[in-house]
Amino acid sequence: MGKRKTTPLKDHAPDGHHCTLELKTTKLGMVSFFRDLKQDELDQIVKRFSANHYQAGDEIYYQGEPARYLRVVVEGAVKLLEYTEEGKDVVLDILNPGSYFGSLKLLGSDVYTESAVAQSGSCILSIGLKDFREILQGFPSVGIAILDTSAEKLRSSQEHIKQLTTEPVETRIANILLTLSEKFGENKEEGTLIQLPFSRKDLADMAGTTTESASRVMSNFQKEGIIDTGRQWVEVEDIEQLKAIIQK
Amino acid sequence: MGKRKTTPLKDHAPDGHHCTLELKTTKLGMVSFFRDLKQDELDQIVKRFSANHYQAGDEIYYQGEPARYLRVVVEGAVKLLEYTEEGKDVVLDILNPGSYFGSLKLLGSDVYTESAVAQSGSCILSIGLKDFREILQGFPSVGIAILDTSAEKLRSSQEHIKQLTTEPVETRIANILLTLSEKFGENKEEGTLIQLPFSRKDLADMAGTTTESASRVMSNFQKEGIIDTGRQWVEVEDIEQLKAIIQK
DNA sequence: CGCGTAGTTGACGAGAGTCAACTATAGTGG
DNA sequence: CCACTATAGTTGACTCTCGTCAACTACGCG
Repeated sequence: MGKRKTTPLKDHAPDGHHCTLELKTTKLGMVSFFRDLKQDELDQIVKRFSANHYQAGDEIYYQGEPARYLRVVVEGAVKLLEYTEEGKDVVLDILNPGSYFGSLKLLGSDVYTESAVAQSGSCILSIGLKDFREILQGFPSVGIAILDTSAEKLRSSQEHIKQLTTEPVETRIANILLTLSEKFGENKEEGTLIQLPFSRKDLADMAGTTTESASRVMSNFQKEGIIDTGRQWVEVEDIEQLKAIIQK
Repeated sequence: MGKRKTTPLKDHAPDGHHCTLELKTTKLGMVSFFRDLKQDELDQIVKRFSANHYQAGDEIYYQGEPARYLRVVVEGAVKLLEYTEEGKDVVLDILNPGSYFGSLKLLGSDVYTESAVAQSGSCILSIGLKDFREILQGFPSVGIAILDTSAEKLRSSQEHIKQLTTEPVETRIANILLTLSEKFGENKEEGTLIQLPFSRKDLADMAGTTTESASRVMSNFQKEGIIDTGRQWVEVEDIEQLKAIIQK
């Protein structure tokens, strides 16, 4: 156990032909607010989206830019974060395929209040807000579904607030590991590999702490056999123990 | 300066006849997502809401209850909070007239994830989710407007996260005082009185700190002439200095 | 194989939480 | 109207978690 230190992560091939039309359609159908549509309606909608590829680390948009698109993750992972004046980054979320991001401000104009960065090689669909508005008018059920989804986002954001004010660093990190392993986990013999390149700094920015503190917590987790970890990767080996830390 | 220690707050009369039909209509029209409607459309919608009065401290709903209503503050103030297992309360927001709260989960069933308490004597309108759904179908513009509003809520929730992870207690409290004085401020000769009964504990639960720390910060602010304060009330006397603390 | 960056570890200190004693205010009931 | 009490708020002393600074190690890429 824990002898291997080399990265077990797959390279998400970011080549241009990976994000096919079929993949686009399948994934859009997975987005919660398109779930109820019929196949031909979905096809109609897919056509209005355009696909883009990003390599790990690419900026998809930057806070302060005029917000003109709504986007959907088809493949890969997208990190939403705010850069503060003092150079402290705050990671708000890491999105998995099927999640939407960008702007929902259909009225008036707006700027992005956070930045979006591809965390791994990613395929992203985007749609202009005007077009999206037309979809909303054509398919009212989409509007109701999206309200639902955005209520869910608010919920998880509030959960985040609660954790920051009530839980110590160790618990917050345990929570993040659990969430990430659910979102990006890949079952291996020895445990659940989080199929996502992410550093101690990413983890720290998610937990609202420093790389050093994150590192200390991770070292302890490894000593206790809860995880195995190396450069930019983590494998959860004992989920029950993680949950126990969260509960206590 | 600061000789007076008795409460300067008005009693929000919570008598049953205070929240008139006119008031209801006016205030509903102020809710951002009904703003674009014509008068007769608004009248039609107002009829579907029912009004309730609450005294300061009354629970409007409790986390875990089945969520069946969408509500709007017509008068007074509503505190949204989560009670944690360890007895630490987390205040998510304090709403002023014109704000909505409750559930937007139109699909499937849901339970409230936070609790709502009247912070002062309040008049609240509620509508069943089924009825609201019908309104959405009848007036598509409402759906688009509400998407906008909920995006705004998400935004302010993310700002909250950012503050918790990057700002010290003093700055967070300064921010809260500034926000509250904008939402509930009443101009007086000596400054802006926050027309809202709220304790050190409320403030602490908003800032994610303890009553003792909140008290210390408030004492310093008073010494520096930034505020005047007493039991359950605060008056901001030097907004510029508050802003300076937030910036630095 | 070696350089650059990610990650680790230790020593130290500061901000904020805890515990406890105390003071001041508002609302009460005589 | 005043005294009494319950509760809000204050303040001090102490502690502890976590952030800071710094030196070091190790992995991965060219």
